[in-house]
Amino acid sequence: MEGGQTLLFLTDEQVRKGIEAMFFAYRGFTADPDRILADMAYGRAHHRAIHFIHRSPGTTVNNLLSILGVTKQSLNRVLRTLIAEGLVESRIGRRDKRERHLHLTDEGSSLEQRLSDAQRDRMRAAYRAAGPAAVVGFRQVLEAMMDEDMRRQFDGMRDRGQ
Amino acid sequence: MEGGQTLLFLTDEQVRKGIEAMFFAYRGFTADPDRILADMAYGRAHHRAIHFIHRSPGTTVNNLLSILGVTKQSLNRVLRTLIAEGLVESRIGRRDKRERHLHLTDEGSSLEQRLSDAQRDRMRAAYRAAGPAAVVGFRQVLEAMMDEDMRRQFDGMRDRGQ
DNA sequence: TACAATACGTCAGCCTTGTTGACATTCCAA
DNA sequence: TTGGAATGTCAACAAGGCTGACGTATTGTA
Repeated sequence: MEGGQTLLFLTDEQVRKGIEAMFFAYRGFTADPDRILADMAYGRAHHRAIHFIHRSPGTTVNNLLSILGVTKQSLNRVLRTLIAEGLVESRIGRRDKRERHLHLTDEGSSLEQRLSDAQRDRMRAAYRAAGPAAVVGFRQVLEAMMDEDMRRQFDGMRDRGQ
Repeated sequence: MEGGQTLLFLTDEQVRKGIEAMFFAYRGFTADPDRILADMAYGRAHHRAIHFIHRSPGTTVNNLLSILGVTKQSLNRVLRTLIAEGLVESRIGRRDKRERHLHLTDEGSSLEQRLSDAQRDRMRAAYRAAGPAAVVGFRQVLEAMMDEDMRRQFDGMRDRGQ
Protein backbone atom coordinates (compact mmCIF):
# COMPACT_ATOMS: atom_id res chain seq x y z
CA MET A 1 0.00 0.00 0.00
CA GLU A 2 2.71 2.46 0.83
CA GLY A 3 5.31 1.32 -1.71
CA GLY A 4 3.32 3.26 -4.28
CA GLN A 5 5.16 6.53 -4.78
CA THR A 6 2.41 6.98 -7.29
CA LEU A 7 2.38 10.07 -9.41
CA LEU A 8 -1.18 10.84 -8.40
CA PHE A 9 -0.06 11.03 -4.83
CA LEU A 10 -0.03 14.80 -4.62
CA THR A 11 -3.23 15.66 -6.43
CA ASP A 12 -5.12 18.67 -5.15
CA GLU A 13 -7.87 16.31 -4.09
CA GLN A 14 -5.52 14.26 -1.95
CA VAL A 15 -4.09 17.33 -0.34
CA ARG A 16 -7.51 18.81 0.30
CA LYS A 17 -8.54 15.60 2.01
CA GLY A 18 -5.50 15.96 4.23
CA ILE A 19 -6.52 19.50 5.10
CA GLU A 20 -9.99 18.44 6.10
CA ALA A 21 -8.68 15.47 8.05
CA MET A 22 -6.49 17.88 9.98
CA PHE A 23 -9.48 20.07 10.74
CA PHE A 24 -11.74 17.28 11.95
CA ALA A 25 -9.00 15.51 13.86
CA TYR A 26 -8.01 18.65 15.73
CA ARG A 27 -11.55 19.00 16.94
CA GLY A 28 -11.48 15.48 18.30
CA PHE A 29 -8.08 16.15 19.76
CA THR A 30 -9.35 19.02 21.91
CA ALA A 31 -12.86 17.71 22.58
CA ASP A 32 -12.19 15.69 25.74
CA PRO A 33 -10.23 18.28 27.70
CA ASP A 34 -12.67 20.93 26.53
CA ARG A 35 -15.51 18.99 28.09
CA ILE A 36 -13.69 18.79 31.41
CA LEU A 37 -12.77 22.46 31.35
CA ALA A 38 -16.26 23.59 30.45
CA ASP A 39 -17.49 22.57 33.90
CA MET A 40 -14.97 24.84 35.54
CA ALA A 41 -14.28 28.46 34.77
CA TYR A 42 -11.38 27.48 32.53
CA GLY A 43 -10.84 27.20 28.81
CA ARG A 44 -8.38 25.89 26.31
CA ALA A 45 -5.95 28.68 27.06
CA HIS A 46 -5.68 27.52 30.66
CA HIS A 47 -5.11 23.98 29.50
CA ARG A 48 -2.22 25.02 27.30
CA ALA A 49 -0.58 26.99 30.08
CA ILE A 50 -0.97 24.14 32.53
CA HIS A 51 0.36 21.64 30.03
CA PHE A 52 3.56 23.49 29.35
CA ILE A 53 4.18 24.43 32.95
CA HIS A 54 3.85 20.77 33.80
CA ARG A 55 6.14 19.97 30.90
CA SER A 56 8.83 22.40 31.97
CA PRO A 57 8.50 23.17 35.68
CA GLY A 58 10.18 26.40 36.66
CA THR A 59 9.82 27.88 33.19
CA THR A 60 9.69 31.67 33.06
CA VAL A 61 6.83 33.77 31.78
CA ASN A 62 8.85 34.86 28.77
CA ASN A 63 9.64 31.27 27.94
CA LEU A 64 6.03 30.26 28.07
CA LEU A 65 5.16 33.22 25.89
CA SER A 66 7.35 32.11 23.05
CA ILE A 67 6.12 28.52 23.25
CA LEU A 68 2.47 29.46 23.29
CA GLY A 69 2.82 32.19 20.72
CA VAL A 70 0.52 34.68 22.41
CA THR A 71 1.04 38.14 23.88
CA LYS A 72 1.99 38.59 27.48
CA GLN A 73 -1.27 40.40 28.16
CA SER A 74 -3.17 37.42 26.94
CA LEU A 75 -1.10 34.92 28.87
CA ASN A 76 -1.14 37.10 31.95
CA ARG A 77 -4.90 37.05 32.14
CA VAL A 78 -4.81 33.26 32.20
CA LEU A 79 -1.92 33.01 34.64
CA ARG A 80 -3.52 35.51 36.98
CA THR A 81 -6.59 33.34 37.44
CA LEU A 82 -4.55 30.15 37.73
CA ILE A 83 -2.37 31.71 40.41
CA ALA A 84 -5.34 33.25 42.20
CA GLU A 85 -7.11 29.91 42.33
CA GLY A 86 -4.03 28.17 43.61
CA LEU A 87 -3.26 25.96 40.62
CA VAL A 88 -0.02 27.64 39.70
CA GLU A 89 2.72 29.09 41.87
CA SER A 90 4.93 31.94 40.73
CA ARG A 91 8.33 32.10 42.40
CA ILE A 92 10.67 35.02 42.09
CA GLY A 93 13.91 34.01 40.41
CA ARG A 94 16.89 33.48 42.68
CA ARG A 95 19.57 34.41 40.20
CA ASP A 96 17.54 37.02 38.36
CA LYS A 97 14.88 38.48 40.58
CA ARG A 98 13.00 39.95 37.63
CA GLU A 99 12.03 36.50 36.45
CA ARG A 100 9.07 34.52 37.69
CA HIS A 101 9.40 30.77 37.70
CA LEU A 102 6.17 28.89 37.27
CA HIS A 103 5.23 25.65 38.99
CA LEU A 104 2.05 23.64 39.35
CA THR A 105 0.70 23.24 42.86
CA ASP A 106 -0.66 19.87 43.92
CA GLU A 107 -4.09 20.99 42.87
CA GLY A 108 -2.72 22.17 39.55
CA SER A 109 -0.96 18.87 38.98
CA SER A 110 -4.12 16.97 39.66
CA LEU A 111 -6.05 18.98 37.09
CA GLU A 112 -3.20 18.49 34.65
CA GLN A 113 -3.51 14.76 35.21
CA ARG A 114 -7.21 14.72 34.52
CA LEU A 115 -6.81 16.75 31.35
CA SER A 116 -3.87 14.91 29.90
CA ASP A 117 -5.32 11.54 30.81
CA ALA A 118 -8.35 12.37 28.72
CA GLN A 119 -6.30 13.63 25.82
CA ARG A 120 -3.76 10.84 26.04
CA ASP A 121 -6.47 8.21 26.02
CA ARG A 122 -7.73 9.42 22.71
CA MET A 123 -4.26 9.78 21.26
CA ARG A 124 -3.31 6.36 22.49
CA ALA A 125 -6.46 4.84 21.01
CA ALA A 126 -5.72 6.49 17.68
CA TYR A 127 -2.14 5.25 17.77
CA ARG A 128 -3.27 1.75 18.57
CA ALA A 129 -5.88 1.75 15.83
CA ALA A 130 -3.44 3.00 13.23
CA GLY A 131 -0.40 0.98 14.22
CA PRO A 132 3.27 1.80 14.81
CA ALA A 133 4.22 2.42 11.20
CA ALA A 134 1.38 4.89 10.83
CA VAL A 135 2.48 6.71 13.95
CA VAL A 136 5.95 7.25 12.55
CA GLY A 137 4.44 8.72 9.41
CA PHE A 138 2.03 10.83 11.41
CA ARG A 139 4.84 12.40 13.37
CA GLN A 140 6.94 12.98 10.27
CA VAL A 141 4.19 14.85 8.47
CA LEU A 142 3.26 16.90 11.53
CA GLU A 143 6.82 17.94 12.07
CA ALA A 144 7.19 18.95 8.44
CA MET A 145 4.06 21.05 8.79
CA MET A 146 5.39 23.21 11.63
CA ASP A 147 6.91 26.64 11.24
CA GLU A 148 10.68 26.66 11.37
CA ASP A 149 10.99 28.16 14.84
CA MET A 150 8.31 25.89 16.24
CA ARG A 151 10.13 22.88 14.89
CA ARG A 152 13.20 24.10 16.73
CA GLN A 153 11.18 24.47 19.92
CA PHE A 154 9.77 21.03 19.41
CA ASP A 155 13.05 19.34 18.64
CA GLY A 156 14.63 21.07 21.59
CA MET A 157 11.96 19.60 23.80
CA ARG A 158 12.61 16.19 22.34
CA ASP A 159 16.24 16.37 23.39
CA ARG A 160 15.29 17.24 26.91
CA GLY A 161 12.56 14.62 26.90
CA GLN A 162 12.42 11.57 29.16
CA MET B 1 12.41 2.13 10.83
CA GLU B 2 8.75 1.27 11.02
CA GLY B 3 9.10 -2.48 11.36
CA GLY B 4 9.63 -1.87 15.05
CA GLN B 5 6.36 -2.73 16.73
CA THR B 6 8.39 -2.02 19.82
CA LEU B 7 6.81 -2.39 23.20
CA LEU B 8 7.89 1.06 24.24
CA PHE B 9 5.82 2.44 21.45
CA LEU B 10 2.97 3.63 23.62
CA THR B 11 4.79 5.19 26.52
CA ASP B 12 3.23 8.29 28.02
CA GLU B 13 6.23 10.19 26.78
CA GLN B 14 5.66 9.09 23.20
CA VAL B 15 2.00 9.96 23.38
CA ARG B 16 2.71 13.33 24.95
CA LYS B 17 5.11 14.10 22.12
CA GLY B 18 2.33 13.33 19.71
CA ILE B 19 0.05 15.74 21.52
CA GLU B 20 2.55 18.55 21.33
CA ALA B 21 3.32 17.80 17.70
CA MET B 22 -0.37 18.13 16.99
CA PHE B 23 -0.47 21.47 18.78
CA PHE B 24 2.49 22.99 16.98
CA ALA B 25 1.57 21.53 13.61
CA TYR B 26 -1.95 22.91 13.78
CA ARG B 27 -0.52 26.36 14.30
CA GLY B 28 1.57 25.99 11.17
CA PHE B 29 -1.40 24.56 9.37
CA THR B 30 -3.49 27.69 9.91
CA ALA B 31 -0.70 30.26 9.80
CA ASP B 32 -0.68 30.99 6.07
CA PRO B 33 -4.40 31.53 5.53
CA ASP B 34 -4.49 33.49 8.79
CA ARG B 35 -1.92 35.89 7.40
CA ILE B 36 -3.98 36.47 4.28
CA LEU B 37 -7.18 36.93 6.24
CA ALA B 38 -5.62 39.33 8.70
CA ASP B 39 -5.34 41.94 5.97
CA MET B 40 -9.05 41.76 5.38
CA ALA B 41 -11.84 41.96 7.89
CA TYR B 42 -12.07 38.17 7.97
CA GLY B 43 -10.95 35.44 10.32
CA ARG B 44 -10.56 31.72 10.48
CA ALA B 45 -14.28 31.20 10.79
CA HIS B 46 -14.82 32.86 7.42
CA HIS B 47 -12.18 30.61 5.93
CA ARG B 48 -13.90 27.51 7.19
CA ALA B 49 -17.27 28.59 5.86
CA ILE B 50 -15.80 29.46 2.47
CA HIS B 51 -13.93 26.19 2.32
CA PHE B 52 -16.94 24.02 2.90
CA ILE B 53 -19.25 26.05 0.67
CA HIS B 54 -16.69 25.64 -2.06
CA ARG B 55 -16.52 21.97 -1.23
CA SER B 56 -20.28 21.42 -1.37
CA PRO B 57 -21.94 24.15 -3.42
CA GLY B 58 -25.62 24.57 -2.66
CA THR B 59 -25.28 23.22 0.85
CA THR B 60 -27.80 24.49 3.37
CA VAL B 61 -27.06 26.44 6.51
CA ASN B 62 -28.09 23.49 8.65
CA ASN B 63 -25.76 21.23 6.74
CA LEU B 64 -22.85 23.56 7.17
CA LEU B 65 -23.68 23.81 10.86
CA SER B 66 -23.21 20.14 11.51
CA ILE B 67 -19.97 20.06 9.55
CA LEU B 68 -18.48 23.06 11.30
CA GLY B 69 -19.78 22.12 14.72
CA VAL B 70 -20.79 25.60 15.82
CA THR B 71 -24.13 27.13 16.69
CA LYS B 72 -26.26 28.52 13.91
CA GLN B 73 -26.06 31.96 15.45
CA SER B 74 -22.30 31.87 15.27
CA LEU B 75 -22.27 30.70 11.69
CA ASN B 76 -24.93 33.19 10.77
CA ARG B 77 -22.80 36.13 11.77
CA VAL B 78 -20.02 34.94 9.51
CA LEU B 79 -22.37 34.20 6.63
CA ARG B 80 -24.03 37.58 6.99
CA THR B 81 -20.80 39.44 6.40
CA LEU B 82 -19.77 37.13 3.57
CA ILE B 83 -23.12 37.67 1.88
CA ALA B 84 -23.08 41.42 2.51
CA GLU B 85 -19.65 41.70 0.95
CA GLY B 86 -20.67 39.66 -2.05
CA LEU B 87 -18.52 36.58 -1.49
CA VAL B 88 -21.38 34.20 -0.85
CA GLU B 89 -24.81 33.99 -2.37
CA SER B 90 -27.77 32.66 -0.40
CA ARG B 91 -30.61 31.27 -2.47
CA ILE B 92 -33.98 30.42 -1.00
CA GLY B 93 -34.74 26.74 -1.40
CA ARG B 94 -37.15 25.88 -4.18
CA ARG B 95 -38.61 22.79 -2.59
CA ASP B 96 -38.37 23.99 0.99
CA LYS B 97 -38.46 27.74 1.27
CA ARG B 98 -37.09 27.66 4.81
CA GLU B 99 -33.75 26.48 3.54
CA ARG B 100 -31.00 28.71 2.19
CA HIS B 101 -28.66 27.21 -0.35
CA LEU B 102 -25.17 28.65 -0.28
CA HIS B 103 -22.88 29.31 -3.22
CA LEU B 104 -19.64 31.19 -3.71
CA THR B 105 -19.71 34.16 -6.04
CA ASP B 106 -16.82 34.70 -8.44
CA GLU B 107 -15.20 36.95 -5.88
CA GLY B 108 -15.75 34.33 -3.19
CA SER B 109 -14.20 31.65 -5.36
CA SER B 110 -11.17 33.78 -5.98
CA LEU B 111 -10.60 34.28 -2.26
CA GLU B 112 -11.09 30.57 -1.72
CA GLN B 113 -8.38 29.95 -4.29
CA ARG B 114 -5.91 32.25 -2.58
CA LEU B 115 -6.56 30.71 0.81
CA SER B 116 -6.47 27.10 -0.19
CA ASP B 117 -3.45 27.65 -2.40
CA ALA B 118 -1.54 28.90 0.62
CA GLN B 119 -2.69 26.06 2.83
CA ARG B 120 -2.21 23.44 0.16
CA ASP B 121 1.32 24.61 -0.50
CA ARG B 122 2.30 23.94 3.07
CA MET B 123 0.49 20.64 3.19
CA ARG B 124 2.04 19.59 -0.08
CA ALA B 125 5.50 20.53 1.15
CA ALA B 126 4.97 18.53 4.33
CA TYR B 127 3.75 15.56 2.33
CA ARG B 128 6.71 15.75 0.03
CA ALA B 129 9.18 16.04 2.88
CA ALA B 130 7.69 13.08 4.73
CA GLY B 131 7.06 10.79 1.76
CA PRO B 132 4.11 8.70 0.61
CA ALA B 133 4.30 6.04 3.31
CA ALA B 134 4.27 8.70 6.01
CA VAL B 135 1.24 10.32 4.44
CA VAL B 136 -0.73 7.10 4.64
CA GLY B 137 0.12 6.82 8.31
CA PHE B 138 -0.67 10.46 8.90
CA ARG B 139 -4.13 10.05 7.47
CA GLN B 140 -4.76 6.85 9.40
CA VAL B 141 -3.92 8.40 12.73
CA LEU B 142 -5.91 11.56 12.03
CA GLU B 143 -8.94 9.57 11.07
CA ALA B 144 -8.70 7.48 14.20
CA MET B 145 -8.51 10.66 16.24
CA MET B 146 -11.82 12.06 15.02
CA ASP B 147 -15.11 11.78 16.86
CA GLU B 148 -17.38 9.09 15.53
CA ASP B 149 -19.82 11.41 13.83
CA MET B 150 -17.05 13.50 12.34
CA ARG B 151 -15.47 10.39 10.89
CA ARG B 152 -18.77 9.61 9.25
CA GLN B 153 -18.93 13.13 7.83
CA PHE B 154 -15.40 12.76 6.61
CA ASP B 155 -15.82 9.33 5.07
CA GLY B 156 -19.01 10.49 3.43
CA MET B 157 -17.13 13.32 1.84
CA ARG B 158 -14.51 10.92 0.61
CA ASP B 159 -17.13 8.92 -1.26
CA ARG B 160 -18.42 12.01 -2.96
CA GLY B 161 -14.89 13.22 -3.66
CA GLN B 162 -13.28 13.51 -7.09
C1' DT C 1 27.23 55.93 39.50
C1' DA C 2 23.96 57.09 36.14
C1' DC C 3 21.30 55.05 32.41
C1' DA C 4 19.54 51.83 29.06
C1' DA C 5 17.66 47.37 28.63
C1' DT C 6 15.11 43.45 30.37
C1' DA C 7 11.30 40.91 32.70
C1' DC C 8 7.06 41.23 34.30
C1' DG C 9 2.45 43.11 35.56
C1' DT C 10 -1.58 45.92 34.48
C1' DC C 11 -5.12 49.04 32.50
C1' DA C 12 -7.94 50.21 28.59
C1' DG C 13 -10.07 49.13 24.44
C1' DC C 14 -10.64 46.57 20.24
C1' DC C 15 -11.90 42.25 17.30
C1' DT C 16 -13.27 37.54 16.29
C1' DT C 17 -15.90 33.88 17.41
C1' DG C 18 -18.03 31.10 20.47
C1' DT C 19 -22.46 30.97 23.53
C1' DT C 20 -27.86 31.48 24.93
C1' DG C 21 -32.35 33.58 24.36
C1' DA C 22 -36.09 35.44 21.72
C1' DC C 23 -38.41 35.59 17.44
C1' DA C 24 -40.13 35.16 12.40
C1' DT C 25 -41.10 32.18 8.68
C1' DT C 26 -42.23 27.93 6.63
C1' DC C 27 -43.62 23.21 6.46
C1' DC C 28 -46.16 19.24 7.81
C1' DA C 29 -49.10 16.23 10.22
C1' DA C 30 -52.95 15.55 13.39
C1' DT D 1 -56.63 24.59 10.12
C1' DT D 2 -53.91 24.72 13.65
C1' DG D 3 -50.03 23.58 16.53
C1' DG D 4 -45.49 21.77 16.62
C1' DA D 5 -41.07 21.11 14.35
C1' DA D 6 -37.58 22.88 11.41
C1' DT D 7 -34.91 26.67 9.45
C1' DG D 8 -32.85 30.79 9.78
C1' DT D 9 -32.20 35.88 11.83
C1' DC D 10 -31.32 39.41 15.40
C1' DA D 11 -29.47 40.78 20.06
C1' DA D 12 -26.58 40.52 23.85
C1' DC D 13 -22.86 38.46 26.39
C1' DA D 14 -18.22 36.01 27.39
C1' DA D 15 -13.68 34.04 26.31
C1' DG D 16 -9.57 34.94 24.60
C1' DG D 17 -6.89 36.76 21.05
C1' DC D 18 -4.73 41.61 19.83
C1' DT D 19 -2.36 46.61 20.26
C1' DG D 20 -0.80 50.48 22.91
C1' DA D 21 0.73 52.73 26.96
C1' DC D 22 2.65 52.74 31.32
C1' DG D 23 4.75 51.40 36.06
C1' DT D 24 8.20 48.83 38.69
C1' DA D 25 11.94 46.13 39.88
C1' DT D 26 16.21 44.43 38.51
C1' DT D 27 20.22 43.87 35.75
C1' DG D 28 24.00 45.04 32.96
C1' DT D 29 26.82 48.57 30.95
C1' DA D 30 29.02 53.00 29.56
